[in-house]
Amino acid sequence: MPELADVEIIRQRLEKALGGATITAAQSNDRRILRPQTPLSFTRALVGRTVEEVGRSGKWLRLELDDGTRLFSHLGMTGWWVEHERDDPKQKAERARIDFARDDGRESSVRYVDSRRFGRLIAAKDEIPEWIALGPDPLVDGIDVKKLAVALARSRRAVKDAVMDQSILAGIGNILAIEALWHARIDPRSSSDALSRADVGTLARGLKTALRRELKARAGATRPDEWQDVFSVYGRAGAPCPRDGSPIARIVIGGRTTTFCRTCQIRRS
DNA sequence: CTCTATGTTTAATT
DNA sequence: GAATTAAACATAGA
Repeated sequence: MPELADVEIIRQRLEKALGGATITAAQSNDRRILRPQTPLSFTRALVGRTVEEVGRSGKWLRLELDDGTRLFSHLGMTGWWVEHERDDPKQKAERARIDFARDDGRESSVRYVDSRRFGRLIAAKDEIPEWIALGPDPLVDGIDVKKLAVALARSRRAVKDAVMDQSILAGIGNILAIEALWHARIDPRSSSDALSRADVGTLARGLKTALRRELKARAGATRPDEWQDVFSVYGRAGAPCPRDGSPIARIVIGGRTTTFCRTCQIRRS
């Protein structure tokens, strides 16, 4: 589920659930998700701490604790944080749990569920390299068209590949990139450095439009799969383009499935 | 059985 | 070196 909008929704929920709460227990036995930590160091870093802030940059979540410890969470492909009662049984594909108490004494917990286990959970005192390497976040920092143009001009990769580069813009995933390029009427295979300044402006607007739609669609979702009819071209290979009716094409760019309209999305070069 | 999947990292190749 | 491309990771669902 993790596109930028999903991670932001989860951030908001975690903030509400955990902000100001004290961690009473923290457990995970999944060394793949915890790497390079051990289950014991994970527990020791968190128990007794109070959550001061839940932040996000791109697809990374960052919980800031009262002793300066930070818990970084990446959801990978199938990760999801779910609120539960403290005594609720272990969920299917539950990989970690954090139990907490509030001032009023009420206790509950959040569970990290991740079937494919591509996600990460890292408790550290310092920022991690993955977080530091992130470019500006479209929601936190906005999109600076000038800076984006400079970054895109530096590469001859396909523009879709470039906008998904987390150091250029943090949080743009396959779906957002596909949808934004459709909105902008730009062929995803276009060379990144072939876009005009106007193209970059249009692309930035396309990203905002796609992001806005995604946020709206996800706001009410409670499960990882509540999202279908909100996309214009993603997952719609062979279906008519909503703009001109041509069949949506399906190709592979950078190893990722890409759908686009061959007639209204124009190739720059 | 085969194919696909919202993401990222690493190995191999050009 | 840089830049691309393919493979790998692990699991579920169609």
